[in-house]
Amino acid sequence: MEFNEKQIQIIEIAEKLFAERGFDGTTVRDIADEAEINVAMISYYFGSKEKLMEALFELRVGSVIIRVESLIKDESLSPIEKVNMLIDEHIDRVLQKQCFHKVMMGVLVTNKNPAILEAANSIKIRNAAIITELIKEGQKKGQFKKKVDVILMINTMVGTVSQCMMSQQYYREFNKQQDVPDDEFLLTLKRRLSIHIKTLFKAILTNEA
Amino acid sequence: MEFNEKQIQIIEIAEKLFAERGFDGTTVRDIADEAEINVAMISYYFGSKEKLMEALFELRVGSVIIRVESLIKDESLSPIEKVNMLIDEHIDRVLQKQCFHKVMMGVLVTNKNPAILEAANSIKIRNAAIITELIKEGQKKGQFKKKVDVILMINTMVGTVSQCMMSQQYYREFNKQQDVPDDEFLLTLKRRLSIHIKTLFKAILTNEA
DNA sequence: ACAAAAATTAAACAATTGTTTGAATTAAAT
DNA sequence: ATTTAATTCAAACAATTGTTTAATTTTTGT
Repeated sequence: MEFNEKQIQIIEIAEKLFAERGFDGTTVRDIADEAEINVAMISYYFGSKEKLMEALFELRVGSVIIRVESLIKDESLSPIEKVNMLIDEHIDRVLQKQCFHKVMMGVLVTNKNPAILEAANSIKIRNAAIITELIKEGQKKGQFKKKVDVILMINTMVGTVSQCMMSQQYYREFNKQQDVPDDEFLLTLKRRLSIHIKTLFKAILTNEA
Repeated sequence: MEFNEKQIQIIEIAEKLFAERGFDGTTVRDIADEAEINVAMISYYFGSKEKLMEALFELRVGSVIIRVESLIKDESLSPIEKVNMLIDEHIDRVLQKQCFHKVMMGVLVTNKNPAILEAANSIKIRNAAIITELIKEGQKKGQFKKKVDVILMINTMVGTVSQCMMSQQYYREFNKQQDVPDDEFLLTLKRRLSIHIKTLFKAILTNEA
């Protein structure tokens, strides 16, 4: 489905509120007030609150896949370089769309709407498949260890990034960076997170004594 | 506060439902039905749905701290041994009380009730303080690297375990362990998680070329 | 300028929400 | 056995929920 400006505006405000208060904690009137529209417009444009949630996923999920697909096929990159790029890709994706990922976390714990749960899970499965492929490639080339638990690795990447996103205020205070501007702090966080996870992955993947 | 049997039964059923459906997604009638009590009993025993949630945290949070405190002071253990024990401690705690940790995750994303948010955060901060202490000890003894981002480390531990808990069904299918009994699979998961995170921590903490 | 379509609105809808009531039942105390 | 307190219950409560209605305004196409 294609969304017009007004619809996207509503979706993005709903996204923000769903992230802050959860799906059930957000009323259609909350959304209408924040978006400065009439309550009926939500049913008018989306059919229902539930369908509005589905529209949010439709809007956000589409853009994910393409960039990653082409990455794998690139022959000029070594397996570890690809893995590293995938890590940065993931960090960027989550930290650029923090609200959406909070919403997605909420969906993954409270498994209510099967259609949305399916959408959220498909992202996860695709991720797993891609990384698995990548690691096999590295193993064939003798650059990676033979025994690697891919799922645990992915869980570490996803979990670490999620955890950092959720507790970034705390991280900021701990590092005494309250005075630096938001976007600058975000860059610092990304950079450190990137190095951190790459170090972890290297330790798991690479052959050493 | 002290809870009697009936209260604990209600709390634990509420815990399960809050974990599955979220706080706002669970009605007091859902809880009453599942617990086979009258709806009014919830107000009677706890005052309100909100207070029931607070009671859940009161019941669960209390037991956490003591065991860890004594661990740090133990002179017979090396820093890395202590860190490893802390990792196992955390894995056990989360996987033994999965529902509660799902509830806590929900609280941490949708920051509504300040009292509960405070309770959840205090656990995190205490954790951070303890591990920081431990690492400083290891650094003094020359066993750990000088530059270590403790918060990122903790986020990796907490995030990885949370992620594993949330997606354990998927992990089970991926490893074709659907036929093994629940508790046996849980043991396998714990063991692998333990090794996994310890490996990660070792890579971050230990000095190498 | 006019007619058709789309967008917007206030009001109403029935259903569900958390909570309270006041009577009935059970348990404990004297 | 009688009184008192604690527990349980069905029913009612007002407030809030998502959704629909029907009228009105705005936009679009001709």
